[in-house]
Amino acid sequence: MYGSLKDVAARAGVSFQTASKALNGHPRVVSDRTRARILRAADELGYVPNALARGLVSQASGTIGILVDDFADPALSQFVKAAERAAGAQGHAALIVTAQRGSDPALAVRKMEEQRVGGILVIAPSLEEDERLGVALRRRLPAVSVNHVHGGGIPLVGSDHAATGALAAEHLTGLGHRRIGTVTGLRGRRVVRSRHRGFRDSLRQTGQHLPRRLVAEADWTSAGGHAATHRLLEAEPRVTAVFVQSDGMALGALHALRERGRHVPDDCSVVGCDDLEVTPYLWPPLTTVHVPFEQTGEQAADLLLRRMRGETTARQILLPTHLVVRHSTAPARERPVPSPIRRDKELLQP
Amino acid sequence: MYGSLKDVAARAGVSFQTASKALNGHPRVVSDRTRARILRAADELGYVPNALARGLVSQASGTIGILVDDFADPALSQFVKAAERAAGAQGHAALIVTAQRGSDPALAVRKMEEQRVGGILVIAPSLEEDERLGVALRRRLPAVSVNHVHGGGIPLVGSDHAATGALAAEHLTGLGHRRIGTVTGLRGRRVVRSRHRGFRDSLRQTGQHLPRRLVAEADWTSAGGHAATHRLLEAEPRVTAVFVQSDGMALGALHALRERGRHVPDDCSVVGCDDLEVTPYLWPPLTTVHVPFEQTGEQAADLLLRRMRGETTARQILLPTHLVVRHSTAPARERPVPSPIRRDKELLQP
DNA sequence: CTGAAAGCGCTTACAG
DNA sequence: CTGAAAGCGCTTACAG
Repeated sequence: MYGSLKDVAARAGVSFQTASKALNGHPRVVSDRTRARILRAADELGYVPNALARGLVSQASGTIGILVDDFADPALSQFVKAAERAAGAQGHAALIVTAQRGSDPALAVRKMEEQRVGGILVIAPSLEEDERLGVALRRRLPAVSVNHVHGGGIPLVGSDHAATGALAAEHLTGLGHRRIGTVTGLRGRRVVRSRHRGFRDSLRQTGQHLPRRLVAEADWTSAGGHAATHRLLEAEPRVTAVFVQSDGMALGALHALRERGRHVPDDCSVVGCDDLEVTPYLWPPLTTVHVPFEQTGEQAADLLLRRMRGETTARQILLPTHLVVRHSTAPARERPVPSPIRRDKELLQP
Repeated sequence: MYGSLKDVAARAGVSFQTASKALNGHPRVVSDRTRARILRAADELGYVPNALARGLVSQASGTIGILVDDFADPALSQFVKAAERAAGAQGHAALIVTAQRGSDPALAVRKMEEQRVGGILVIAPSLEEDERLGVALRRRLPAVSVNHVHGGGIPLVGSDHAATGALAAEHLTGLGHRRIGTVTGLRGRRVVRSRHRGFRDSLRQTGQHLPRRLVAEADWTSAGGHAATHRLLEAEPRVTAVFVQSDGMALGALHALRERGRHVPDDCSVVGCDDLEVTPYLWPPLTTVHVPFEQTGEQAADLLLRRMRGETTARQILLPTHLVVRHSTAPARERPVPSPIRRDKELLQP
């Protein structure tokens, strides 16, 4: 179907080994005339070298593996996109395997090993605590992760989550807020705990304690953020500000606040996290902490490639985040009497 | 690093060919005792078969290629996710290559061919009119696409875009709207033209003509939808409803309507397209046409795998879409006097 | 049931 | 500068 080096060589009237050298551009090793003939033959034949055969002898497949848990997630898909591009720029194709929910992630690693990827990039926050994955990842190949990996030992490229949480807290306390709630992701996740720790510790520095009833857990979806915000306001209607750990959840939070008749930012400020493309177009435009997803994905791929070349590298790279102030935050106004809950229907149907 | 069949065979005291047979589970071909010994040896050695070597002899790499233009796009990432899963379920890994903006997509195809993927799945609407891609795709490998491919000849799995547009139009005219605008994607795209055609033709059936000033083009982003909606309302302030071709752009449209002091749905109805996870949590919850992205990705992968097996298959599969009515649409109320534009600041700053 | 041969398409020393 | 040998790790007939 593709023809082989032998076909090219035959057409050019040389041995297939010479054809190999000419095609691989070894500089002074084939005469210009012969090389030209070989190149032409390859072209006429539509020759496509076989990376499997090349990989077999050179012991390098020219691919990296990317292990993802869910790349329909807007943040993760940005990681993957940037990583694939960075790898491609260095001549590596990306073999992407998703770890199926409920199945052993070591199987995904194994699949990549069979394909002889040169290294593995992990983009799978939901598998942070999975011991099988940690063990499989430490076994043979160079690996780099954008999230924690069970048991450690895998270089990490990420952003400073604690600083991120602190940024949100400082902004809100700076605006005079003293009763601040938060909607977190699943507490099992490191990102979640780190962002929360930064947030909580920063509040503490201004003398604020964060009681349990001001913390609501959600699952990173808009639906989850919506439900959690309702729970939060149920438990403490007097909150004047909410820090939501992702913009997707924040979208649900804004929705819940509206359902409760709370005007943002007048009656309640909201700070998100991530800064997606849509974030400036939420209503009101959301103040959020910008997370450099693309840069992270790119640097993670670069780090992996360097490790594959045997270079010694940093064991951790933390990229800075920064606050983007838009219109969902405003100075605190004490508002002791919470409005009653208005139902969807009443609000929406004319 | 991985050990080879020879290592396993040596440890089990058999020839490597016998080890191969045992490991590949050929049923009656190796005695149970020998097989058990071989399996144990492989296990103890941590043997991982080399898919490159296997692929070289069996002429099948066990991978499919997925050519994507942008999988940070929420719709496309759902396609990819579902396709990867479907392929994985049938024992195929996914080699994902993104066509870099501005570079020849035939290079991406070539890269996949070098890796000897068994077939190519195309998820790249921005390359619909790229002749180089069409030519490259028709050259050798089985291919399936979720969007049009230049020059035709590639089986398509998609949804009925014209019906999608019609669904939106019928809903809006059924509510009594007679001055309906639309925000489309880039007019070069087939999806865009098909959705538009269905929309326009359906309007026509109720005697409505769609003048040029009621059509605004955008680039599929929230930012684009936002700007296009402003242009639309500038050109014709009396519109009572807008059909937006994607939920991402609709988010921007809702924003623009708010900036103009238009209440949705009382002063203007909005219908979106796609039905993403966040869509029910927009404000107001967006009426939209549900597009079966995951199902499309899955069926596309299945179709490709069947073609790779040499089966004759349908040349086109169009999955149905359906309207999901939420709260952004309401019966038309004539409102001849448009409100003045209010600026961000006035609306948002207390 | 087991083994030895041939060959998949390459690259990399090694001769000439 | 060009060619012939060896070998990467497998699978698939073919013998025994």
